[in-house]
Amino acid sequence: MSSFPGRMKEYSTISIDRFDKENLHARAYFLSHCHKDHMKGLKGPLLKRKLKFCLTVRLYCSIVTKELLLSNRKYAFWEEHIVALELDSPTHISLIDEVTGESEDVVVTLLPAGHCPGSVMFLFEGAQGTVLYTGDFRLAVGDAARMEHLHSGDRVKDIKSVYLDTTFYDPRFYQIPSREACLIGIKELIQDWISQSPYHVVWLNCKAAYGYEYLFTNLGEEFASQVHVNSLDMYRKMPEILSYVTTNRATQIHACRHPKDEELFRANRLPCGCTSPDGTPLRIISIKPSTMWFGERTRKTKVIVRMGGSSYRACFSFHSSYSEIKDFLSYICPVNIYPNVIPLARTVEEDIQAQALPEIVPIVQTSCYMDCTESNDDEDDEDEEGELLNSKPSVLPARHSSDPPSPKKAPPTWATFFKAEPVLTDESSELDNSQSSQALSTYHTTSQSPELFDEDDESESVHMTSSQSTHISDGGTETPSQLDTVPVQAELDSAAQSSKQNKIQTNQKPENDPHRPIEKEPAVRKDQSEGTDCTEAMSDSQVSSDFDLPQTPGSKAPHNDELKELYKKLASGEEVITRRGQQGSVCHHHSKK
DNA sequence: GCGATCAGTT
DNA sequence: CACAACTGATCGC
Repeated sequence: MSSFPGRMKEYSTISIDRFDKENLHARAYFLSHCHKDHMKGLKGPLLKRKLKFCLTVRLYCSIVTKELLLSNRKYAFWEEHIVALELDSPTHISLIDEVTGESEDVVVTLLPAGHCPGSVMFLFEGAQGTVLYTGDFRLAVGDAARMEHLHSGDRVKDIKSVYLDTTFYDPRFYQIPSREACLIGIKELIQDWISQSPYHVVWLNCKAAYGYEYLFTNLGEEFASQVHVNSLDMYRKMPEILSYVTTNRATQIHACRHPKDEELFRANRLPCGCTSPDGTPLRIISIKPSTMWFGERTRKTKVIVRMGGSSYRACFSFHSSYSEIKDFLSYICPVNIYPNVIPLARTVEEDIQAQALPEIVPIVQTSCYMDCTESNDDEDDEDEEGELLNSKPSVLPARHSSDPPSPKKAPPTWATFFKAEPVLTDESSELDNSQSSQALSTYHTTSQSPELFDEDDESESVHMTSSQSTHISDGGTETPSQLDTVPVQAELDSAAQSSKQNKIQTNQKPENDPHRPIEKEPAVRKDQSEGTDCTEAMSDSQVSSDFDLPQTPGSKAPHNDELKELYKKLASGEEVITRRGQQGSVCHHHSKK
C-alpha cells in the first residue's frame, strides 16, 4: 500500500498519486495508475471545487489510466482537466502558480510500469534534476536497460532521486516466479481441469482491482474462449482486452465476483450463479492469484499450491521482487532512494511523530547502490537449505556494462495495455439468473492427471509471515485547507501541451545539489567489490522490524527529538539536508570498460 | 446523509 | 498469507 505523501522533494509543486491535504495546492497532478490507494482525495469535493477556479491545473496520466478513471462516474468531473500522455514521449509541462504567475518547467516521460493496465512511472527532468517516481511496478530483471528514456545516448541518465515501490524491498521476498512461469502453471492447472468435461469450470478468485487483465487475455488466448467478468465498461476502448472477456456466463473460465463469492463457492456455486443447462452440477475449482515468494537460495519454486479440496492458490504478483528491485536500482544508480511504501506498525509514540512526518525520508543515499549486497548477506533469513544457484551475482545482474541499452527490444510485455483505441462496443447483459446458458462448448476429451504443477515438496522455504501493516498514519499535519480561491489567470494551457519528440538532453547538472553524483557511469560492472562504503539503510525512523536493513556504516541513529525536528522542517518545506553519515564515502563507478 | 477513519475479512 | 478493496462500526459535520 502506498504511503507516499504526494510530493517529491525536488518538484514540490506537483502532486503524484495523492490528492488530499497539502496536495490540494499543487500546480499539477499525476496519477500513476488506477488503484484506490493511489487515488486518495481524487474525487474529493475540495479538489472538485479547485478545478473550477484553477484553469491551468491538469491531471496527467496514461491513456489507459484516463480511460479506467473515467469509466467511474465519480471521477467524471476530471474529464476536461486530464491530459493523457503517450508512453515514452517526453512532454514539456509548465507548472504555473496562478496567483503569482511564477512558473517552472519540467519535462515528464511516462515509462511502462507493468503493475496493472495503464500503470506508469514518471520520469521528471528539470532544473532540480532528474527524478523518477516509480509508482507501483512489476518489472523483470533487465527491463530498466530496455527503457530508452532512462538513457541519454548510450549511458544511463544521472538520476538524482527515485521514489520507489518498496512493497517487496526485503530480502525475504528475494524471488517471485516470473509472470511467464506463473502463467504456465495456471494454464496447466486449468487445462487439466476444464478438459475433463464441459461441466468442469474454474473460478479465478481475483480481487476487485485492475491488474489481472493479462491473465484474462492469456487464458482467453490459450483456451480459445473468453473469461466471464462482471462488467466490460472499463474496457470499452481497449479492444485487446475486450476480446478476451465477456459477460456471457456460458464459459468454463470465470473471474466474476459477488459479495458472497467465497461462501457461494463453498456451496459449489459460481459468483454469477451460472449452472449447466441440463442440470448437471458443475465441477468448480477456485484459483486464487496471490503472491508467493522464495528465498535467495531456494531452488524450486512452486507456482500452484493446492489449499485443500478444490481451491488452489496460484502465484501472481503486482510488484517486483527484492531481486527485481535490486536489479532496477543497480541499473539506474540513483543518488537518493525514497520508499513509497512504509510497512511498519508504529507504536503510539511513533505515531505522534508520524503526524509531523509528512515527508519522505530517503532510505538510501549513495551514488552507487549495488555491491552493497556484496558485503552484507542480508540476513540469510531462512533460506536454510544450501542450494546451488547461489550465484551471488544474481543480486547484481551481470550484464549491464558492456550491454548497451537495447531500447529496441520489446519492453515489458504490457505494452499492449497501453493502447486504448476507440472501438465500438455493445453493451452487455447483466446477471439474468437462469437461462442464457448455451451449452457449454469446448469439450476436450483429453483427460489428464491432475499433478502437473510443480510438485516438489522438498523443504522449500516459502512465505513468511510478517506484518506489512497497512496502518501508516497518514502523514501530513492537517492544515486548514486554504482552498486557493484565486483569481484565475487564464494562462494558456500551453502547459498541457505535449511537445513530443523533445528528446531532452539530460546532462544538466544542478549546481547546488549536494547530492549530485559524481560522474556516474551508469553501466555497472558487477565484478569488483569495492562497495563496502555503499549504504543500504533505511532511515531509522522508517525501518520496521520487518525490514532490518543494516544501518549505514559509520552513521548513527538520530534520536527521536532530532527526528521530530527534522520532520518539522520537512513539513514546513524548509530545505533540509538529510544526508546520513556517509560523507566522504563514495562508490566509484568504474567505467564500463 | 455524506465522508473520513478504523478494524476486520478476504 | 502479503495485495488491495470491500464491509461495517463509529464519529463528525
